[in-house]
Amino acid sequence: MSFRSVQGMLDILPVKTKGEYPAAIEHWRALEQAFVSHVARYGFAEIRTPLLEYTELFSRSIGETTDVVEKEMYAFERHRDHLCLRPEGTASAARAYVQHSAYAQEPVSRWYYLGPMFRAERPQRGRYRQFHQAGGEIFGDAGPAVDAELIEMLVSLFQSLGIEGVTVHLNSLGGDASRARYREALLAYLTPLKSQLSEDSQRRLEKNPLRVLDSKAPEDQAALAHAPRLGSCLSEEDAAHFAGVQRYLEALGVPFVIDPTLVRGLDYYNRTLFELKATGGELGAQNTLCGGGRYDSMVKGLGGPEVPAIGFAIGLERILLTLGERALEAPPRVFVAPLGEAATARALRLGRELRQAGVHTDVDARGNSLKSMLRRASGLGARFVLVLGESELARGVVQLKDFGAPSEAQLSSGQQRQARGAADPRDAGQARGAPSEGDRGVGSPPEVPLDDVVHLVARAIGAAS
RNA sequence: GUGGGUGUAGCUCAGUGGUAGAGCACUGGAUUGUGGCUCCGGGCGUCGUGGGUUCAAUUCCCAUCAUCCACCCCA
Repeated sequence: MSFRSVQGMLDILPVKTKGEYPAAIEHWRALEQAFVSHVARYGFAEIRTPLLEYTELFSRSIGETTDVVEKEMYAFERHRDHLCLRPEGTASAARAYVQHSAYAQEPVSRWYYLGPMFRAERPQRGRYRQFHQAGGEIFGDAGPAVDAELIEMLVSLFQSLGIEGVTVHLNSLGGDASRARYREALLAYLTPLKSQLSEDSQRRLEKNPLRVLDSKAPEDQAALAHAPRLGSCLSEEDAAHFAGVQRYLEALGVPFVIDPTLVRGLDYYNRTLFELKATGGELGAQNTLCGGGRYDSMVKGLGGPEVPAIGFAIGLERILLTLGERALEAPPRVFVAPLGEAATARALRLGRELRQAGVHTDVDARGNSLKSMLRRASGLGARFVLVLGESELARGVVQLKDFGAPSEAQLSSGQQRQARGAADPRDAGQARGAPSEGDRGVGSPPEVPLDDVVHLVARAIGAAS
């Protein structure tokens, strides 16, 4: 054992890797493409920002006393610069928005991004030190309609991905003034009860009292029984905004639950706050698939004008864990099985021609037995197999075998053999009479001229896909 | 950062104080060159690492590292 990847940072390869998520690279690409094509329909355009930012960007926006900033950032000093690997995407997006004066170029900006984030937490199921988010931000629209539209977009994204049992949790923190007022009220209520709180919550009380609300400790929940409600501290405008979000969601037919304990751990949020949680057990404790909310004062806080904003981030590893081994549609492919050196040389040329015709082609030039090659073709899920041996080569033909559509390949072989035997009465008789003939006598060994095969296969593949 | 579990074949895991096994996968054959099923054969291991106890340690003890789960926090 010489080297391994850094703790909590996983490789993504074409084959299944060790570690919890069952995702090979094709799963990632399928997910990313699904995300991109979905949000593009809602007018989102991609941004790409650096992985390194000045540390202060995050301490200022996320909050000095949050866990993310206090202990989870990969921060270092390079010459005089304090830099860190980005722990999330929203601050970078807002920074870029201000830096490039996007507000002066378009009234509303809808941006999405896709990429790795870094947090030095203890890894566990659904939580990694390098993890991947697909996120989006809308700058310049104060809502509440856009809030509902955004949530609807996420719900329909999950639907289109085939993820069942996702619930939308919704809350409102109110604007900065409302939130400060509530913080005081909660503090006044909880301080006398401090000794009854869990150790963690006693610490939270000093640093970020709102976080006591979503504590899992039973003693905390007991102490909170008669705590003031966040909703009662909302200003008139805040309450109207929150009601608007709910009204639009109802109009869209998007189900949601109001969760007064939903507060989230980043300081920049205000007003609308939401999470999409999985209800299945695949994710263990990390069941938040997507989180987001408004951050109406961040742009100004970063030196820009007063521009309202709302955003979200999806944890891609968690999506992949939830999807599990769900089958992806593989593109139809052709497998070329040559026998002998001369045939292999011809097969390589054939492969080039097929690829030039746009067909996904494997040429098996290992020199293994035909049986081995056919097994491999079957395992790869090839749609067509071209067998090219000495005799075919001499006659200028190639055997074209149709291994059937992918769905047929999923059937158990027994069923297929029965189905095939029933379809072709010669099969049974042939097998008994001349077993040494094998499959060669079955049906017509479909041979096609070498010169036509590329054309034929390309057309068949085109029709199949 | 705190608590617990697990490290044995490529993968999933059994197992024993006398230097190791199964299933899957891979591969060869049963069919001179014809897949999926079946049957027969084959290779594969620093038993995580270091130390200790012992005639002998993969097994017992200690340490260490890795990994997983949970707390915390978040996507």
